[in-house]
Amino acid sequence: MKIATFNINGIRARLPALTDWLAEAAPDLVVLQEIKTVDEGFPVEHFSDLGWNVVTHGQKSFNGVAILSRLPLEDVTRGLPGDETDEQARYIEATVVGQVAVRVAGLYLPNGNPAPGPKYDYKLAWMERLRQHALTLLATEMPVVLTGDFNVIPEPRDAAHPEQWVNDALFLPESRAALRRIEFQGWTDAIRIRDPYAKRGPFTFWDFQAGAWPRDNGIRIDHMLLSPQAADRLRDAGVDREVRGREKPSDHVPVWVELDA
DNA sequence: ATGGTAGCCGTGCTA
Repeated sequence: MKIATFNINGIRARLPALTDWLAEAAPDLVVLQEIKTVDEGFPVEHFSDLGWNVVTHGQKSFNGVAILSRLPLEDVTRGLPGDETDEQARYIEATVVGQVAVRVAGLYLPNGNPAPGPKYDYKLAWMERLRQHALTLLATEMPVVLTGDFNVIPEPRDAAHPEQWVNDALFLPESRAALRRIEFQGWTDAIRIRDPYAKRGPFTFWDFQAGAWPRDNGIRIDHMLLSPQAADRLRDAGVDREVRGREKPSDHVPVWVELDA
């Protein structure tokens, strides 16, 4: 089973680019971030006509997550537990049953800039809620894929120019420690372990500004965390870097894993 | 130090 994550930065603006990538990459399931629309604005029919099951958790203008799946999605839950007052649409979870049942969690972690400030406080509080919920996911002892735009650069080698990020919410020590705290629960970073001694990257995001893509000034912030039961089934993982160079691209590119599941 | 780009029921905000 091929499972992917793709921050598409606006579903309507990205419809051609996403449709093309789906056809050639042929994932079984993809979690989307930054759909930037309410549920009613998501072009469900476009995708159902192409054979996708669609579940969304949208919000007007900002944020919003969704899952497209070839197989039916079961037990769909929307929103990250732990704060009933949180109105930002950043989390969705569902089960897909192939050879075995796999729980897939799609997330769009808060950016947190500027830091310090209320947005950074929200990011860290959200990460603490994620840490708590990740424990309950591990306790199911299912294969779980916890994936999406984490908005955290794990290490200096995950940025082309780490010195440019030292005061940024994506790279501050507290952000990195919070991600590490979750990973150390027992999650496997599927892209990192594919090339554990990589000197740089692979990057998953290049800013639209300042010629970041032609200069390859990228960062790795889209991650695939696997529970032990999912990691045991890991066959391959990758980043579809070339998607960034196409017409009307997102600023992120797809990241994927293939599981024996 | 600045400004550069992209998307959105938008002319400012978020990233």
